[in-house]
Amino acid sequence: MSGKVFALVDGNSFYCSCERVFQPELSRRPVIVLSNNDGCAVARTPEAKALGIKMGAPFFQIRDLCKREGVAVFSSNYALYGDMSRRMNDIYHRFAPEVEVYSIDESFLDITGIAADRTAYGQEIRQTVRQWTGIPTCVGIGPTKTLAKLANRTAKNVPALKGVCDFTNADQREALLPPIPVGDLWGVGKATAEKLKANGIETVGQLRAMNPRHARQLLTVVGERMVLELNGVLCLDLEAAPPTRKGMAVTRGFSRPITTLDEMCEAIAAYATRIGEKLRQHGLAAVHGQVFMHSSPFAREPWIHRSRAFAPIEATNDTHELIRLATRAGREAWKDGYRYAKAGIILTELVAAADVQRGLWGAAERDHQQKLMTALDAVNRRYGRGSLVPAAAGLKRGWGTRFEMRSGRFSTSWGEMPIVSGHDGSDTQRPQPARRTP
DNA sequence: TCTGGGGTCCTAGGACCC
DNA sequence: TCTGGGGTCCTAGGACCC
Repeated sequence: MSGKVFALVDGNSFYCSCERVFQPELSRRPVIVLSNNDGCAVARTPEAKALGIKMGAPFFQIRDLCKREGVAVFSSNYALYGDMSRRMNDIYHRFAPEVEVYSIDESFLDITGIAADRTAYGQEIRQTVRQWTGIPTCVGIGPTKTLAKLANRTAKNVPALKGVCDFTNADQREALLPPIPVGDLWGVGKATAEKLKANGIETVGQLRAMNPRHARQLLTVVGERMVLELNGVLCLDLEAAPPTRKGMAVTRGFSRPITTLDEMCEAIAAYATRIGEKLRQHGLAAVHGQVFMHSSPFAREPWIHRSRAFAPIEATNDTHELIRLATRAGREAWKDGYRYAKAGIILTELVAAADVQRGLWGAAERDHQQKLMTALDAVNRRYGRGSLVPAAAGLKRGWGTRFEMRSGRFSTSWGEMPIVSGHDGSDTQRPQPARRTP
């Protein structure tokens, strides 16, 4: 065994739970949250799963079912989910010295040597998070991340565990782990599961017993690491400090097809604006990127996918420069006569903005632009993203992403905060759904 | 009519170099 | 008869994750 102890805490049906926190009357109703553009279901409560709503189900296919069964349907509200996630992580830091934020609803805690009774400690974490944020969670504990992940999944699936499963406990581990289907393991997707099945391996117990060298031959180092981690050998350590990122992207489907170059340029400029914000937020600058656009892979119409690379003379995070480069690449990539369903900007090489190699000329101009960007970001932080946008990014945005069922930004916007009156909260008023003022 | 977005890691293969 | 070998870097594509 590794000598370390990790706990993986994750929010149950996280996006749905966030909605329920602010609308408690939803607690007994099935709830789902949709992806961008209200495209498909990406979060479902157990009640919604029981109705047969699958992960990734296109909304237009389940719309009738939702209506019939009284499912509460929401567009994604990232302002809300991101804020709830931050609150949960603040709490985790009270329980562990090192926390790795793995995703918006999952964090690994290093709880090595902290508690003698780990199950009780896990329960304490759950109760605190529940009480302080309203979000229900499950906790999985193990000597490696892979085992903690598996324990977390088991905590979810075995009600008798009451939300905490400890795979550092040999009795619990040997009773519950071996029969788990190998496809449920972290890192085993469809292709790997089929490969393993062809080799006679269908359960986690069988995979754990595999010779690591054999696993490497079959599944590269990734498979070898899985086998070792299942046996308590640490291969993936906690990463408390997020590593510098390698790439960045803003890609989005349109709410209706785009057929004119003007609109395409508007969309690309809007995405360039957003990626500029993201770059500055992370203190990064782009060295190399590309623009792409394609038609719908679902529609029965001619398929087209076009892309063009771009590179600034020196690394940049300036919105106007990014718009100039990206729209130029977009014009080069554009081909008339198609119905484009999606476009995006992908930056493949980033550097720290502070390290950018400066050219000899144009220092005054750069300085001016930098001040302008700082002011732009300040305004948008103060008044909400999109309050101040470059004209090129468009104001009408007929192609803009749909969020027709979005709840309020209850926890991050004064204007949308829920108002409670009375003694028992029974007449809690809800504000109007978020609406962007032009 | 309507099917998400944003990441990571790994490998193979080609180009290039000495 | 007989035409090296090993290293690095880059890119594309596959697989996986939430």
